[in-house]
Amino acid sequence: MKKYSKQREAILNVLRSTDTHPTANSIYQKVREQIPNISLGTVYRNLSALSEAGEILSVNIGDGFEHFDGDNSPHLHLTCRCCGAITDAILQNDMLTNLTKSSGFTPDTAVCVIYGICKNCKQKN
Amino acid sequence: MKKYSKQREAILNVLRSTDTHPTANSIYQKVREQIPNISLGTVYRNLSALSEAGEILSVNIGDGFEHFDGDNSPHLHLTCRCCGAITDAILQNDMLTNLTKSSGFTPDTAVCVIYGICKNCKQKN
DNA sequence: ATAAAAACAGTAATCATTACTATTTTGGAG
DNA sequence: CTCCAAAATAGTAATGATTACTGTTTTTAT
Repeated sequence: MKKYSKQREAILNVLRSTDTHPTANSIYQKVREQIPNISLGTVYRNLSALSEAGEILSVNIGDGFEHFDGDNSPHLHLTCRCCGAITDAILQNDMLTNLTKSSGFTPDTAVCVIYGICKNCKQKN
Repeated sequence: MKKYSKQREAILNVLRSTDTHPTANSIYQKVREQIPNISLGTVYRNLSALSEAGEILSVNIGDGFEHFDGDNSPHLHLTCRCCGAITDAILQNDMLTNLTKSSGFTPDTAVCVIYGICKNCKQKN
Protein backbone atom coordinates (compact mmCIF):
# COMPACT_ATOMS: atom_id res chain seq x y z
CA MET A 1 0.00 0.00 0.00
CA LYS A 2 2.81 2.35 -0.90
CA LYS A 3 1.13 3.90 -3.91
CA TYR A 4 -2.25 5.45 -4.38
CA SER A 5 -4.87 3.81 -6.54
CA LYS A 6 -8.37 4.98 -7.39
CA GLN A 7 -9.55 1.39 -6.99
CA ARG A 8 -8.51 1.28 -3.34
CA GLU A 9 -10.02 4.70 -2.70
CA ALA A 10 -13.34 3.56 -4.21
CA ILE A 11 -13.33 0.38 -2.10
CA LEU A 12 -12.67 2.37 1.06
CA ASN A 13 -15.42 4.85 0.17
CA VAL A 14 -17.95 2.07 -0.29
CA LEU A 15 -17.02 0.60 3.09
CA ARG A 16 -17.05 3.94 4.89
CA SER A 17 -20.49 4.86 3.59
CA THR A 18 -22.36 1.80 4.82
CA ASP A 19 -22.99 0.01 8.09
CA THR A 20 -24.07 -3.27 6.49
CA HIS A 21 -20.79 -5.18 6.95
CA PRO A 22 -20.59 -6.28 3.30
CA THR A 23 -18.70 -9.24 1.84
CA ALA A 24 -15.89 -8.92 -0.69
CA ASN A 25 -18.29 -9.80 -3.47
CA SER A 26 -20.94 -7.23 -2.56
CA ILE A 27 -18.24 -4.56 -2.29
CA TYR A 28 -17.09 -5.66 -5.74
CA GLN A 29 -20.63 -5.24 -7.12
CA LYS A 30 -20.92 -1.78 -5.58
CA VAL A 31 -17.52 -0.54 -6.79
CA ARG A 32 -18.28 -1.77 -10.31
CA GLU A 33 -20.91 0.98 -10.54
CA GLN A 34 -18.02 3.46 -10.53
CA ILE A 35 -15.23 1.35 -12.05
CA PRO A 36 -16.96 -1.21 -14.29
CA ASN A 37 -13.88 -3.25 -15.17
CA ILE A 38 -12.34 -3.51 -11.70
CA SER A 39 -11.15 -7.02 -10.94
CA LEU A 40 -12.47 -9.11 -8.07
CA GLY A 41 -8.85 -9.95 -7.24
CA THR A 42 -8.14 -6.24 -6.83
CA VAL A 43 -10.98 -5.97 -4.34
CA TYR A 44 -9.65 -8.90 -2.33
CA ARG A 45 -6.08 -7.63 -2.43
CA ASN A 46 -7.04 -4.16 -1.23
CA LEU A 47 -9.42 -5.39 1.46
CA SER A 48 -6.62 -7.57 2.73
CA ALA A 49 -4.11 -4.70 2.67
CA LEU A 50 -6.54 -2.28 4.37
CA SER A 51 -7.33 -4.86 7.03
CA GLU A 52 -3.64 -5.54 7.55
CA ALA A 53 -3.04 -1.80 7.96
CA GLY A 54 -5.82 -1.60 10.54
CA GLU A 55 -7.91 0.82 8.49
CA ILE A 56 -10.83 -1.61 8.29
CA LEU A 57 -11.87 -4.71 10.24
CA SER A 58 -12.47 -8.18 8.99
CA VAL A 59 -15.51 -9.74 10.64
CA ASN A 60 -16.37 -13.39 10.54
CA ILE A 61 -19.79 -14.52 11.68
CA GLY A 62 -19.45 -18.14 10.60
CA ASP A 63 -21.59 -17.97 7.47
CA GLY A 64 -18.69 -18.90 5.22
CA PHE A 65 -18.12 -15.34 4.01
CA GLU A 66 -15.65 -12.77 5.22
CA HIS A 67 -17.39 -9.51 6.10
CA PHE A 68 -15.73 -6.10 6.28
CA ASP A 69 -16.31 -3.13 8.55
CA GLY A 70 -15.20 0.44 7.82
CA ASP A 71 -15.46 1.22 11.54
CA ASN A 72 -12.24 -0.04 13.09
CA SER A 73 -12.97 0.96 16.69
CA PRO A 74 -13.53 -1.87 19.19
CA HIS A 75 -17.23 -2.67 19.22
CA LEU A 76 -19.58 -5.63 19.23
CA HIS A 77 -21.43 -7.19 16.34
CA LEU A 78 -24.92 -8.49 16.95
CA THR A 79 -25.71 -11.29 14.55
CA CYS A 80 -29.31 -12.39 14.24
CA ARG A 81 -29.69 -16.17 14.09
CA CYS A 82 -32.89 -15.60 12.15
CA CYS A 83 -32.05 -13.16 9.32
CA GLY A 84 -28.24 -13.03 9.61
CA ALA A 85 -28.21 -9.24 9.89
CA ILE A 86 -25.12 -7.78 11.54
CA THR A 87 -25.65 -4.65 13.63
CA ASP A 88 -23.24 -2.77 15.86
CA ALA A 89 -23.33 -2.36 19.62
CA ILE A 90 -21.21 -0.36 22.00
CA LEU A 91 -18.81 -2.20 24.27
CA GLN A 92 -19.87 -1.50 27.85
CA ASN A 93 -20.24 -2.94 31.34
CA ASP A 94 -22.98 -5.46 32.04
CA MET A 95 -22.75 -5.99 28.33
CA LEU A 96 -24.98 -8.96 27.74
CA THR A 97 -27.84 -7.78 29.96
CA ASN A 98 -27.74 -4.19 28.74
CA LEU A 99 -27.85 -5.28 25.13
CA THR A 100 -31.50 -6.20 25.42
CA LYS A 101 -32.47 -2.72 26.62
CA SER A 102 -30.45 -0.68 24.18
CA SER A 103 -31.03 -2.66 21.01
CA GLY A 104 -34.04 -4.93 21.46
CA PHE A 105 -31.69 -7.80 20.70
CA THR A 106 -31.97 -10.96 22.81
CA PRO A 107 -28.51 -12.49 23.12
CA ASP A 108 -28.03 -16.22 23.63
CA THR A 109 -24.37 -16.87 22.90
CA ALA A 110 -21.34 -14.64 22.75
CA VAL A 111 -18.38 -15.64 20.61
CA CYS A 112 -15.91 -12.81 20.86
CA VAL A 113 -12.39 -12.60 19.56
CA ILE A 114 -10.01 -10.07 20.99
CA TYR A 115 -6.81 -9.51 19.05
CA GLY A 116 -3.56 -8.59 20.69
CA ILE A 117 -0.21 -9.99 21.76
CA CYS A 118 0.00 -12.84 24.26
CA LYS A 119 2.37 -13.03 27.21
CA ASN A 120 4.64 -15.59 25.53
CA CYS A 121 5.20 -13.55 22.39
CA LYS A 122 5.73 -10.42 24.44
CA GLN A 123 8.54 -12.08 26.41
CA LYS A 124 10.22 -13.41 23.28
CA ASN A 125 10.38 -9.98 21.61
CA MET B 1 -28.63 -36.43 15.48
CA LYS B 2 -31.41 -38.86 16.31
CA LYS B 3 -29.24 -41.94 16.56
CA TYR B 4 -26.08 -42.66 18.46
CA SER B 5 -22.80 -43.18 16.67
CA LYS B 6 -19.43 -44.01 18.12
CA GLN B 7 -17.88 -41.58 15.63
CA ARG B 8 -19.80 -38.64 17.08
CA GLU B 9 -18.98 -39.70 20.61
CA ALA B 10 -15.28 -39.88 19.79
CA ILE B 11 -15.38 -36.43 18.16
CA LEU B 12 -17.09 -34.95 21.20
CA ASN B 13 -14.57 -36.62 23.52
CA VAL B 14 -11.66 -35.14 21.62
CA LEU B 15 -13.21 -31.68 21.82
CA ARG B 16 -14.12 -31.95 25.50
CA SER B 17 -10.62 -33.04 26.49
CA THR B 18 -8.73 -30.11 25.02
CA ASP B 19 -8.71 -26.34 25.25
CA THR B 20 -6.81 -25.76 22.04
CA HIS B 21 -9.78 -24.84 19.83
CA PRO B 22 -8.89 -27.32 17.09
CA THR B 23 -9.90 -27.21 13.43
CA ALA B 24 -11.99 -29.91 11.74
CA ASN B 25 -8.87 -31.41 10.26
CA SER B 26 -6.92 -31.62 13.51
CA ILE B 27 -9.95 -33.21 15.19
CA TYR B 28 -10.00 -35.67 12.28
CA GLN B 29 -6.33 -36.54 12.85
CA LYS B 30 -6.93 -37.06 16.57
CA VAL B 31 -10.05 -39.22 16.15
CA ARG B 32 -8.25 -41.39 13.60
CA GLU B 33 -6.05 -42.66 16.42
CA GLN B 34 -9.16 -44.40 17.78
CA ILE B 35 -11.15 -44.93 14.57
CA PRO B 36 -8.56 -45.19 11.78
CA ASN B 37 -11.00 -45.29 8.86
CA ILE B 38 -13.32 -42.48 9.97
CA SER B 39 -14.17 -40.15 7.10
CA LEU B 40 -13.34 -36.45 7.11
CA GLY B 41 -16.90 -35.84 5.91
CA THR B 42 -18.20 -37.58 9.02
CA VAL B 43 -16.15 -35.24 11.18
CA TYR B 44 -17.53 -32.19 9.38
CA ARG B 45 -21.11 -33.47 9.50
CA ASN B 46 -20.99 -34.19 13.22
CA LEU B 47 -19.22 -30.95 14.11
CA SER B 48 -21.93 -29.13 12.21
CA ALA B 49 -24.72 -31.09 13.95
CA LEU B 50 -23.16 -30.60 17.41
CA SER B 51 -22.73 -26.89 16.76
CA GLU B 52 -26.32 -26.64 15.50
CA ALA B 53 -27.49 -28.39 18.68
CA GLY B 54 -25.52 -25.93 20.81
CA GLU B 55 -23.33 -28.63 22.35
CA ILE B 56 -20.17 -27.07 20.97
CA LEU B 57 -19.24 -23.65 19.60
CA SER B 58 -17.85 -22.75 16.23
CA VAL B 59 -15.16 -20.08 16.52
CA ASN B 60 -13.80 -18.11 13.63
CA ILE B 61 -10.66 -16.06 14.11
CA GLY B 62 -10.21 -15.07 10.49
CA ASP B 63 -7.39 -17.45 9.62
CA GLY B 64 -9.45 -19.26 7.00
CA PHE B 65 -10.19 -22.24 9.24
CA GLU B 66 -13.20 -22.97 11.36
CA HIS B 67 -12.21 -23.73 14.96
CA PHE B 68 -14.32 -25.64 17.47
CA ASP B 69 -14.77 -25.23 21.19
CA GLY B 70 -16.17 -27.88 23.53
CA ASP B 71 -16.95 -25.17 26.08
CA ASN B 72 -20.26 -23.67 24.97
CA SER B 73 -20.61 -21.10 27.76
CA PRO B 74 -20.32 -17.42 26.79
CA HIS B 75 -16.68 -16.45 27.05
CA LEU B 76 -14.02 -14.54 25.16
CA HIS B 77 -11.30 -15.84 22.91
CA LEU B 78 -7.93 -14.15 22.99
CA THR B 79 -6.18 -14.55 19.68
CA CYS B 80 -2.50 -13.71 19.50
CA ARG B 81 -1.59 -11.78 16.35
CA CYS B 82 1.88 -13.22 16.68
CA CYS B 83 1.48 -16.99 17.13
CA GLY B 84 -2.24 -17.40 16.43
CA ALA B 85 -2.88 -19.16 19.74
CA ILE B 86 -6.46 -19.01 20.99
CA THR B 87 -6.92 -18.86 24.75
CA ASP B 88 -10.06 -18.34 26.81
CA ALA B 89 -10.98 -15.42 29.02
CA ILE B 90 -13.89 -14.78 31.33
CA LEU B 91 -16.50 -12.26 30.31
CA GLN B 92 -16.47 -9.48 32.89
CA ASN B 93 -16.79 -5.77 33.52
CA ASP B 94 -13.96 -3.48 32.43
CA MET B 95 -13.17 -6.32 30.13
CA LEU B 96 -10.46 -4.90 27.89
CA THR B 97 -8.47 -3.25 30.67
CA ASN B 98 -8.74 -6.17 33.05
CA LEU B 99 -7.57 -8.61 30.40
CA THR B 100 -4.01 -7.38 30.68
CA LYS B 101 -3.89 -8.09 34.41
CA SER B 102 -5.52 -11.51 34.41
CA SER B 103 -3.89 -13.03 31.36
CA GLY B 104 -0.83 -11.01 30.43
CA PHE B 105 -2.47 -10.44 27.07
CA THR B 106 -2.30 -6.96 25.55
CA PRO B 107 -5.50 -6.38 23.57
CA ASP B 108 -5.58 -4.05 20.59
CA THR B 109 -8.79 -4.84 18.79
CA ALA B 110 -11.97 -6.57 19.84
CA VAL B 111 -14.11 -8.24 17.19
CA CYS B 112 -16.92 -9.91 19.06
CA VAL B 113 -20.01 -11.59 17.70
CA ILE B 114 -23.01 -12.05 19.92
CA TYR B 115 -25.67 -14.42 18.62
CA GLY B 116 -29.34 -13.99 19.39
CA ILE B 117 -32.59 -12.78 17.87
CA CYS B 118 -33.01 -9.21 16.68
CA LYS B 119 -35.98 -6.96 17.36
CA ASN B 120 -37.38 -7.32 13.84
CA CYS B 121 -37.41 -11.09 13.85
CA LYS B 122 -38.88 -11.14 17.34
CA GLN B 123 -41.82 -9.00 16.22
CA LYS B 124 -42.45 -11.16 13.15
CA ASN B 125 -42.65 -14.39 15.15
C1' DA C 1 10.31 12.67 -19.81
C1' DT C 2 11.81 8.35 -17.86
C1' DA C 3 12.13 4.23 -15.36
C1' DA C 4 11.55 1.24 -11.46
C1' DA C 5 8.17 -0.05 -8.21
C1' DA C 6 3.60 -0.92 -7.35
C1' DA C 7 -0.91 -1.86 -8.69
C1' DC C 8 -4.08 -3.61 -12.01
C1' DA C 9 -7.28 -6.82 -15.04
C1' DG C 10 -8.08 -11.18 -16.30
C1' DT C 11 -7.52 -15.87 -15.66
C1' DA C 12 -6.09 -20.18 -13.51
C1' DA C 13 -5.23 -22.71 -9.35
C1' DT C 14 -6.00 -23.86 -4.46
C1' DC C 15 -8.16 -26.15 -0.84
C1' DA C 16 -11.51 -26.02 3.11
C1' DT C 17 -15.96 -27.44 3.06
C1' DT C 18 -20.15 -29.60 1.19
C1' DA C 19 -22.78 -32.85 -1.61
C1' DC C 20 -23.48 -37.39 -3.32
C1' DT C 21 -23.99 -42.56 -3.31
C1' DA C 22 -23.75 -47.09 -2.10
C1' DT C 23 -23.14 -49.56 2.26
C1' DT C 24 -23.46 -50.22 7.24
C1' DT C 25 -25.38 -49.28 11.78
C1' DT C 26 -28.96 -48.17 14.96
C1' DG C 27 -33.14 -48.89 17.55
C1' DG C 28 -37.93 -49.78 17.84
C1' DA C 29 -41.92 -53.10 16.66
C1' DG C 30 -43.54 -57.57 16.21
C1' DC D 1 -34.38 -62.47 18.68
C1' DT D 2 -35.47 -60.91 13.83
C1' DC D 3 -36.80 -57.54 10.60
C1' DC D 4 -36.81 -53.14 8.56
C1' DA D 5 -36.92 -48.26 7.89
C1' DA D 6 -34.42 -44.29 9.31
C1' DA D 7 -30.08 -42.47 10.21
C1' DA D 8 -25.28 -42.52 9.89
C1' DT D 9 -21.05 -43.76 7.59
C1' DA D 10 -16.87 -44.19 4.23
C1' DG D 11 -15.18 -42.83 0.23
C1' DT D 12 -15.23 -39.89 -3.55
C1' DA D 13 -16.55 -35.99 -6.43
C1' DA D 14 -18.03 -31.26 -6.71
C1' DT D 15 -18.34 -26.51 -5.07
C1' DG D 16 -16.96 -21.93 -4.56
C1' DA D 17 -14.66 -18.31 -1.80
C1' DT D 18 -10.17 -16.88 -1.86
C1' DT D 19 -5.42 -16.67 -3.57
C1' DA D 20 -1.72 -16.90 -6.98
C1' DC D 21 0.03 -15.88 -11.43
C1' DT D 22 1.19 -13.05 -15.70
C1' DG D 23 1.47 -9.59 -18.81
C1' DT D 24 -0.03 -4.65 -18.92
C1' DT D 25 -0.93 -0.10 -16.94
C1' DT D 26 -0.43 3.46 -13.39
C1' DT D 27 2.06 5.91 -10.02
C1' DT D 28 5.70 8.78 -8.37
C1' DA D 29 10.29 10.24 -7.59
C1' DT D 30 14.27 11.79 -10.19
